[in-house]
Amino acid sequence: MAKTTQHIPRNSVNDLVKVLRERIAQHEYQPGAKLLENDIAGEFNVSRARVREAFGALESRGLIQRIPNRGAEVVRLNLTQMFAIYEVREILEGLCVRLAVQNSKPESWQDLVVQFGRDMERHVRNGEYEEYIGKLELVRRRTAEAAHNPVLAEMLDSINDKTREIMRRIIILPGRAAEGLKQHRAVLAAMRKGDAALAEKLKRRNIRSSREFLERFQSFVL
Amino acid sequence: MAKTTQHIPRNSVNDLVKVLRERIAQHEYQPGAKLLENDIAGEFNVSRARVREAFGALESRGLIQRIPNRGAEVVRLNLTQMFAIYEVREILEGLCVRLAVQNSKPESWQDLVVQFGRDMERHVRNGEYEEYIGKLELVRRRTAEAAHNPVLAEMLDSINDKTREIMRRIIILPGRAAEGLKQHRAVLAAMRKGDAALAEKLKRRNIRSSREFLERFQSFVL
DNA sequence: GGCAGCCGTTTTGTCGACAATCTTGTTGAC
DNA sequence: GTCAACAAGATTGTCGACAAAACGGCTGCC
Repeated sequence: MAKTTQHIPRNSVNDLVKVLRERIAQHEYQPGAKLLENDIAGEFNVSRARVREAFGALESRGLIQRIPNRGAEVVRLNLTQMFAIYEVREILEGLCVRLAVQNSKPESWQDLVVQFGRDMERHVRNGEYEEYIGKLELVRRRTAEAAHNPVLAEMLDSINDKTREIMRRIIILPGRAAEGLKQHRAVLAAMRKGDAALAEKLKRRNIRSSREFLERFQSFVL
Repeated sequence: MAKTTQHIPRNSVNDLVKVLRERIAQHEYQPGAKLLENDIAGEFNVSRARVREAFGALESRGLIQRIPNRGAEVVRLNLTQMFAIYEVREILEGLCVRLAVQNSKPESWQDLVVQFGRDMERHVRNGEYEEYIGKLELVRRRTAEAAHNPVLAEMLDSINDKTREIMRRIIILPGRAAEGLKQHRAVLAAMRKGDAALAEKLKRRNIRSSREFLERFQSFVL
């Protein structure tokens, strides 16, 4: 009877949340920036009530911080907090890869293996990072889908919102893209073989490696 | 200058969220129950605007589901979704225990080892589950604190909100409390020895075991 | 009896207004 | 010149009102 159409709420507040999330994630609103209810309400031609409701969601997602009577500002992450995220990220991404392998046929990763072939090497060598970042995003999506675990996907999304821009800056670090590409190829190879445990191990190693670059070049990234 | 007093926002909306969270977590509002803005606003003597803002937070926490023009209801989890949570829970709790051990002295767990001694065995044998559940909650808090990772703590809290009541029902299942106690003692013993890797392994085994009970007795629990 | 359509009621969506609080700029005393 | 007190403006907190949509019961038709 109750048709379980999992309608994504087409609430206008949800749209608002989506846009603001995106802006915060890509540092269009910089960390520490103050978010004025009036400005946002004006820009989107909505009342402050809707903006405030959106802020409620943003706050509980950990993207903004609100202080009573003093407004909302984009959360600013220091190195310690970033490391805390990486600790969690490592195991979550590992789990995600493992589940993805367990839940799908090895052949299904073939196209990704190909896309991370010689062409990608050339792109990275030439510093054409947008291509690389785009493919990484694709792998991320495909893996999360295949893992077939909405709770995990949601958590990874949340982490992604907070680290996306930082990741971009890490990728540009000297030597990082080349090393990262090697690691991603290794992970994909394991996935292609259907070796879930190995893929998980390699993925975790990949995240740890990324973390080390962050640690080493923190002053350039944060 | 900017004293970084991390004031927990004393916003009344946040209080509202806390109360509603708690009610949902302990099934005072049953899964699937409809949440009327007017009723809640009336009960707390606040306007609907504040209730709506709280709903925004609750929704992005995954505790309620809102459908445009049709209101909000408490999320109802089926077995599949519960398993998805358990997959994540297993690795997160494992990580939490590992970090807790790594970040603190082995002696610091002594009091918990004691509290899970003979007395607790007797309690469980006599079906005095409240004592047991209370101690489990204590271990949970202490471990999360010691892990020293706010991101992880937040995720575990979120999971806890969604599974607390189910956990209670699992504990009451025939044989579960006794088996669970044995497992918790093993985990604590490893923590007391300072063996982080072992503690993590045992904790994960513990969660898997709990999951199996859920699977076996799903009709009684869900 | 069953069902489609209508209508009043309930509930949600949205908004603007007002009060409380904070911020900023100015004045004036020392 | 420095600092405190004050005042004006800006920003957030809260509320009630109105519009739009969904719900529920009733009527009347077949």
